[in-house]
Amino acid sequence: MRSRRSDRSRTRSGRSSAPRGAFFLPGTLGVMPQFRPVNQVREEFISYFVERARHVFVPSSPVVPHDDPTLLFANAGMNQFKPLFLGNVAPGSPLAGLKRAVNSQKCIRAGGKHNDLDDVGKDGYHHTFFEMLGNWSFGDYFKAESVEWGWQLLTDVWGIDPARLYASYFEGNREIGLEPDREAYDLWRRYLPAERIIPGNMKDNFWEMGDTGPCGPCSEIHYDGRRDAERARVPGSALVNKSDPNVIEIWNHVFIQFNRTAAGAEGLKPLPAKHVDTGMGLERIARVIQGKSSNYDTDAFSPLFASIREICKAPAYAGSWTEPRDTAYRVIADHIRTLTFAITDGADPGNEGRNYVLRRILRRAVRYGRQVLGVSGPFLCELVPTVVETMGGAFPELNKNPRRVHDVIKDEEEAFGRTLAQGIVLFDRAASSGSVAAEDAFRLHDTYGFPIDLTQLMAEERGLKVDVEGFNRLMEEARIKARAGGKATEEGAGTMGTEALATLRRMRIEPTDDSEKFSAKRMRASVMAIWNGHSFDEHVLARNTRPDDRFAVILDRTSFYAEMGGQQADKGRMQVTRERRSSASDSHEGGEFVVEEVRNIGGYVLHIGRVAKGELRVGDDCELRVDLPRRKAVASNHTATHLLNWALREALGDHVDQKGSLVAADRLRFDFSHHQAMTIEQAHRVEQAVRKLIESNLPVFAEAVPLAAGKQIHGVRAVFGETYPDPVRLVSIGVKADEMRGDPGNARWRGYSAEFCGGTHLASTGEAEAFALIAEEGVAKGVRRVTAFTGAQAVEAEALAARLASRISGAATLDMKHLVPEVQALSSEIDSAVVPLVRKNELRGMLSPLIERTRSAAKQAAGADREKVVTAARALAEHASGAAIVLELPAGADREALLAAMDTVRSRHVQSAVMLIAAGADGKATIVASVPAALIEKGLKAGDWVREASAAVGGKGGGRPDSAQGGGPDGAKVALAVAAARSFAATKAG
RNA sequence: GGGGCGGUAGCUCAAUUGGGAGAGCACUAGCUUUGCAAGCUAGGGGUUGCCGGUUCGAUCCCGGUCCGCUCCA
Repeated sequence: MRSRRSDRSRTRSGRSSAPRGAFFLPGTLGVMPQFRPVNQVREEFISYFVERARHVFVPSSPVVPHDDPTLLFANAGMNQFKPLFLGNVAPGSPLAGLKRAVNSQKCIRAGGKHNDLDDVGKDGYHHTFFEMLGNWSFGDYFKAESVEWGWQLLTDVWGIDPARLYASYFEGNREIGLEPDREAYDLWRRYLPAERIIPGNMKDNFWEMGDTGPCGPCSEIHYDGRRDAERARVPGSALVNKSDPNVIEIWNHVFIQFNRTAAGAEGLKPLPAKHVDTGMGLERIARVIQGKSSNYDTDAFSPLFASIREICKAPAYAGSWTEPRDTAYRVIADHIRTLTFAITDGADPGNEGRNYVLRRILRRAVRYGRQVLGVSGPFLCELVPTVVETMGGAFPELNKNPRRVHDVIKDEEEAFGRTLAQGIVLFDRAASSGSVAAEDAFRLHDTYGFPIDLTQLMAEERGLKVDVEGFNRLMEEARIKARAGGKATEEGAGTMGTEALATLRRMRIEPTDDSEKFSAKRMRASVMAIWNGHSFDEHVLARNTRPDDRFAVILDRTSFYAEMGGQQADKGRMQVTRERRSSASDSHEGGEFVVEEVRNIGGYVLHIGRVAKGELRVGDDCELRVDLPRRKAVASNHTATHLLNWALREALGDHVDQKGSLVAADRLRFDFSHHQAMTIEQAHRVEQAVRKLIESNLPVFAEAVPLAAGKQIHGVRAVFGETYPDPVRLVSIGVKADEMRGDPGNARWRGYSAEFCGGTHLASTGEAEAFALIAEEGVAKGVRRVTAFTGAQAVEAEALAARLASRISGAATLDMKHLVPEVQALSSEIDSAVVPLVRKNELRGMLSPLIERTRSAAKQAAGADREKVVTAARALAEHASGAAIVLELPAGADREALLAAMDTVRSRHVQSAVMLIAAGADGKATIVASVPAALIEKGLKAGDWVREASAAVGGKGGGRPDSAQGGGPDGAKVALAVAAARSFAATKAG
């Protein structure tokens, strides 16, 4: 073992870019001869496999898996290599041809199947964010090498005491016909005595990705970190996999040697290409190497603890498991790492999916800071620089825009502060009764996002109890209700699972040659397979299918463009030109297939659609005809999307990044990061900029360039988190890729649109003809969406705006009687009109003085009418007398006028009950009544009175005893209402 | 994807069997006043998010839709 020393020091000194830990914590257990900072451990792991065993270093994939919707966050090292295990790597992919790989993968385990969120802080080893060191073999080396290298790295390079190591192997399982993994056992016997090699069951030592797919036995290395005295007393083998905090698994080696196609023994087939997938938690191995009893005692966390102490002005971290303050330290340190990495990789705290998980993590950290450490304002955001400083060496992406990460976190902390304030109001109300009811606690949780323990803590402070049992019951009910609304999974000809892909490969069908997809030319191709959504057919006949039956046709080659990167697929037709017959008597009707959708799955291009005429057989030759006008429209919108992307950054700033894109034949939609709504001036500038580029009729170039060289070009646009093939296709407008590559750093290139893009484009911008920005809206916090048109649609949108504008000009000359309906009509037409955003704003500007004119005229007229009615009422009131006064006012008076008149009459006859009745302008009768307290006591209630009178005009009414209103559709009968009211009043108030 | 809550004056929010849309702050004018969140009086400011329905009558009830918050998947 000593003899390896020279190797070890060479390895270390050979790569010294990673920062060395400045924080030396004295060891507590099994002290190692030298201190290895966590950055060095990572570094040594990678260089060991690169230098000793010719592994390729593949940088960690983003912790936010943009291209895998089944995954909330990257949660294991093998995530990005999944296509290699499943065997569906696209030919141009950067993974193609990879045999051995090594890296340290950024992982988040929160919110998904693996959810460690609630455990973080309570012990020394749970994290929401951690790094997974891993080495992989893809059909290359297998168990022997994996075990040997693992052992050497741990004992020789890192000097871990071999006497403290244990290994486990798979014990086998009769029921599903699996033998014990003797091979692994024998390999371990070369290093370990038999008593330290432990058999394990399906749960611990057999790994499966899912119900079907690649799987195999695994072998774990465990470390016994107990003190010598304890080790002497109880052998470590008794504690492996028994949750002892000091006897822990450190490295799992998975040997993928089977493929499961169905449950049981028959469903298990040996794989032709066997793989190795290993994983070792960096924080955990650092703890072992540094001789600590908790991951939080390593230098992965100590710099964060120092910053927390400073920023929160709290007493220092003391490593206790009972002191709440130390739990808070651990939670905050863990969560800020998660947040910094997740936001850096393109996720934002929000209200759904993975974004919502981030919001919860952030709030949990804020809560510990506020409640336990006593911080009042935003503080989490201030910890971002520490994460960047300590980890930016290993993960350069952290240095890209730490300011943005800080701002996003700060925003969210402040927003939580506001929700908290609203919830506290509700809590105070709920608590005033002396205890907190289950309903209130649930409402705080459900509506204001108050975690139950926060409610409990607040209640405790006032000596109140919370009905937690009832709360849990309500939570369960809500959960059941939410689950009830599940959705069916997509199935059919449009999708193809792993098994179907495997079948295609077994049938020796090559991935489709799509090299003509950009030309869209008419060409011939042979039918290789027909997929009906469940199985493969040899042939399909139009008359045997229903109109909504869809099939996916796989050809040897194609000129159809499959849906990709937001660009919709081609449509078109394929016509059978040479029929395949099995014999001379076999008849083939010929046929035509309508292509409605095209998808690329694992390199196979699926032409999805229906058989329009005749039949289609495997082996037929077809002529492919792409719908060219449609393709032209899509290309026009795609090229315009690039111009728009460029113009947005010009007009709004460098923070503009593509967040999503839809390129269809009839419109384009573009989502981008931007924190406020665009102003109308900005929208105008963007629209003008794009139009100018179209007028300039610039040539559009598309060339393949090496990925690394392409990235060097100043101002080149790439979608965040997307993985690009190498070489990558560079679409540039107005300048050739070659020219930019000659001088990549030149700031001049910023003046041109250049994007990595695999889509179809125009030959020159002028073919887009026109451009119109139609709409702008928010889709999520910090993300805006614009919709735009090109070509004839853009022209038509402008024309519609012009027609509306001239109608507004015309309306200005109308008299009030005609103006009112015209303004009303224009107003709603403009709202729903599909016209350029800028024009819509102008139209509203033009219309608003007219709206103002009609409104003030109406107000004035109403005022004058009311005045007239009040005057008439005053005159009638002069001559009225008695306990109950019922007056009929001039026709045309509305409710407002009658109420104003009521004030006048009542001021004259304070002691009397008053009812006013009038026929309105719309032909309906309106009635209001007011009764003083003295008469209510005598039995004259305003509500009853009005009801009686309203009945006479065919209506109803009601209100309070002192004041009521009513009316009816029959305005011609107001005289009857007056009579009815008088006689009713007479019986009550005589 | 499903559930809960909310959207009222520039801002913060009221308004119960469905019956005349309000307060505080801010704004404008006048008066008063040697200052620190000045005081008094008067005034302006509203399509109660939007569309539809029920009703004599809707901020309120019902349906739809948009936006915000929130919980669950």
